[in-house]
Amino acid sequence: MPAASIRARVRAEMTAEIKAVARRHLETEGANLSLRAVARDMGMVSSAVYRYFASRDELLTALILDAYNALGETVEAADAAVTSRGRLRERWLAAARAIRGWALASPAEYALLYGSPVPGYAAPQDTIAAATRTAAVLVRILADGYESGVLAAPEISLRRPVRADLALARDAIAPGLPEELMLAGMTGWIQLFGTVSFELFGQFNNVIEARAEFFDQQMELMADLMGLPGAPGRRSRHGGTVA
Amino acid sequence: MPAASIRARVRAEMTAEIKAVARRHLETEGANLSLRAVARDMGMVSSAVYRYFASRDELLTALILDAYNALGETVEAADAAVTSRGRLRERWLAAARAIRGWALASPAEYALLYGSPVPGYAAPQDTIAAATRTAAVLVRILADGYESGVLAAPEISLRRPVRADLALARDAIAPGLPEELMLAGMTGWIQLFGTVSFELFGQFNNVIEARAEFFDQQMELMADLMGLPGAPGRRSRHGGTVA
DNA sequence: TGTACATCAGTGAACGCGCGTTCACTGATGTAC
DNA sequence: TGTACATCAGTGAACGCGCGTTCACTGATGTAC
Repeated sequence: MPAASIRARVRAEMTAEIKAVARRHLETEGANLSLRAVARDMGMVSSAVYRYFASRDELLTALILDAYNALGETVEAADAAVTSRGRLRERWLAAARAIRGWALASPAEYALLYGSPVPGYAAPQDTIAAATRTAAVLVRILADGYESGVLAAPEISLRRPVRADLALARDAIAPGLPEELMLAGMTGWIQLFGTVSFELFGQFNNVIEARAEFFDQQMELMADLMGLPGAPGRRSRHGGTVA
Repeated sequence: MPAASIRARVRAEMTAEIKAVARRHLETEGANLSLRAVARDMGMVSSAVYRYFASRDELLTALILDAYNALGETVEAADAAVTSRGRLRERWLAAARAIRGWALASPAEYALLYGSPVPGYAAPQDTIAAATRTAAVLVRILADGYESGVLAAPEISLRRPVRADLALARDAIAPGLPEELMLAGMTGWIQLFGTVSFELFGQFNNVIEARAEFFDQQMELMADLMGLPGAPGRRSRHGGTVA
């Protein structure tokens, strides 16, 4: 191995370690991330961190990007693990639980992505692509159902501008999917993250104790709403039929 | 007017002004509220603020309490403004839009209540009661429908621990309401705040532009799900019937 | 293979700033007799 | 009504701390000939 690549590898490792320490700090300090504190924890002087990140914001951006990708990967893996691709409800539940699981395991990173925006910090373009990854998995499930004829567009009367927005979002991920199904997907998407955020941000304190069960219940309800076939013990109430 | 009460009134006015200035600061700084900056803006020395609030956390708590109550009042007023109390769908939509309207008008305060928790800050008991106020309005709408026989409990198979949680939450607000309706209400509640949070926290950037319409669309869908009668132009799909 | 030079990681001191909180104080406002 | 005392709001200085970022530097690692 040439010596040059050793330096490169050490550099990559240091970068990764700085991010790892920063992630640990997020856990206790929220988005008030301190470069000096991170450096202290790594046993370096604060100015040394500037060899790896040009500023505090750049470090934050890297953390956000990593988090989006970590979540995206987790969800993609959870969906892919359902080998019977036609079992849409299972895939939906697997993806939903994977998102909640990741959020519970990495609450600070979740807050970074889905909590209140960090004051004075503007997310650069790069993060937007990474952010789409998770949503794409959910839309793919509906698209698979539609393409195989299992799912039909629900009868919702869409207002024109909403239809236009949905069409644009749809085209990038699953062209051909009816806007009505796209809307149902967004409803599920919002409900999913809404429930996780309420749980993590304290809205369920002293109200909902059986959180995993409550989450599942909500997700089953959304599966019904989206028309995913295979409700446990009763017919789907939106007329989805198994092929 | 006795002189003593002048002092008391001035004190109340000063307290209110400190909070008003602090609210303005939240707008730009997020939850990183600085006592010194507030004092500076008021033209006083920072230590003077301690005559009114014992600590930064106490000021934050006061702001949170005020925000919960402002939101609660807004929603209560919006619901009360629907004079035909039997028009449940209208009441639901009025309440939902009032919440979104308040959130858009006071994004920083909204973030304080429903965003990521402030690091190192623990909400005291007092805030919990105020937090219930808004949810109570939503539950009341369902309870009115149930008591007048317009709404029936949907056929959802509730898992036991979820039923227990719902029953407990229900007893404080609307005893007698079936847990199944309570669940539907929570679904709507989560969807409502989930949609508002996504809008305010940037998740709709470059995705949904027609935000008011999209919100309405989601809320209509939730009205359907809860079984509120009176869908515009089509029959409610959950079998709710107009009395 | 060995040497001369260039690149890079990390140091230590400094700049200029902001923060929450305490404390002894001054002077105005309110209360009791 | 007038005076003596108590309460209270606001001041100014200080304590002890933390922050992001810059800069000239040392010494180790890598590259070219």
